[in-house]
Amino acid sequence: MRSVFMGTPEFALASLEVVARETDLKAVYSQPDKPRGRGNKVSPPPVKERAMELGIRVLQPLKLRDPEVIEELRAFDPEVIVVVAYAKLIPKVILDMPRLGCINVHPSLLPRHRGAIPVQASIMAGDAETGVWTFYMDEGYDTGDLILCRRTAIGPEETGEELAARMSLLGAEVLAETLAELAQDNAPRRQQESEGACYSKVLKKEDLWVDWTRPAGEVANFVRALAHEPGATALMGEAQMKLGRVSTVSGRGTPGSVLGVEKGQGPVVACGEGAVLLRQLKPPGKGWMDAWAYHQGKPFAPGSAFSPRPASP
RNA sequence: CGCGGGGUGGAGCAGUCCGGUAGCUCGUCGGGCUCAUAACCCGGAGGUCGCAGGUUCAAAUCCUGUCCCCGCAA
Repeated sequence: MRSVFMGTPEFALASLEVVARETDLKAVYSQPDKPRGRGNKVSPPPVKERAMELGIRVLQPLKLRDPEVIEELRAFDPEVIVVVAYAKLIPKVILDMPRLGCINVHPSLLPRHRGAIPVQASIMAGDAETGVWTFYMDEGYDTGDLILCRRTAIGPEETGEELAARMSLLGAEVLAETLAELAQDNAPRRQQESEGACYSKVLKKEDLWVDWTRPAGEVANFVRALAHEPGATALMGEAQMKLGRVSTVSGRGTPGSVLGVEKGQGPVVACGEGAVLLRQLKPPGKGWMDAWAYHQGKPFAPGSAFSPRPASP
């Protein structure tokens, strides 16, 4: 089965390997190298790096719509195109190209959490269960006909990063099954309902601020969904810090205020309802550290508090 | 050459501007108090202050170079 893979971030690596192993992978499409990180160094996306290690041809067109790009793709004559977190819209002309269709791996229980950040959205919503679907891409946003699904429970304190890592592997498994079924022309196809659908949008920087006036449970879900990347942000005086691991605890006070410091753990911060225990944080210019360790060097002063909202950074 | 922060006993920090016996909190080890304790008291171990040069009677501190880590912006 001739195939083409499209993907960009780390999340897509496990799937890339499945496609490379199970099919006749002709080419890999990934986003162009971009200057990023410290010093503005240009670095390739993870999928490109892995594809090159596997000895597969990599293309990084700026726009899939360009006629030359489309002709180039057509020349590979793919029977299936697998798309995992490619981060670009696939034009209809490409969707119609492969005989078996364009297959996407989506880490949520569709139609729930369609959109850009399904993994984080699931945790933020407080879902106890999530899963991965493969589906036939259509012109809508994650609205295509469903193929196969695998479910998994979300741990009570599992972070977005941890869940994403698991979902990446689970997705690769479902993809392997899906490809096997497709090869035998045996894959299920079920229309995706739109009832119960919800979408998640890419988070902007201002969306990362912790809202201490929310109930403790919501605050905790928000923080762990975003841990450790990109990280929920909270402002303590001048210091803008990222929050890592948190637990909900009992307590009451002005939202954002530090009620006390648990020995060996970290500060207890009041929320709109209840409180959360901060166990891990990232001060400006530093890496992740235990909140208790931070407290040794820069003690949480009695009466100190996190700003209720993005004051004026 | 995008902007900025930082590398000081096991952990987190102060000290650097204005050179002069290395300090704080925690941990750790030993002892004491206690029915008991992660609490309290007493005592101890542990650091060539990232690395290499330079200035100086004297460098964590000033100068030069170098390696590594991190935040922002993209």
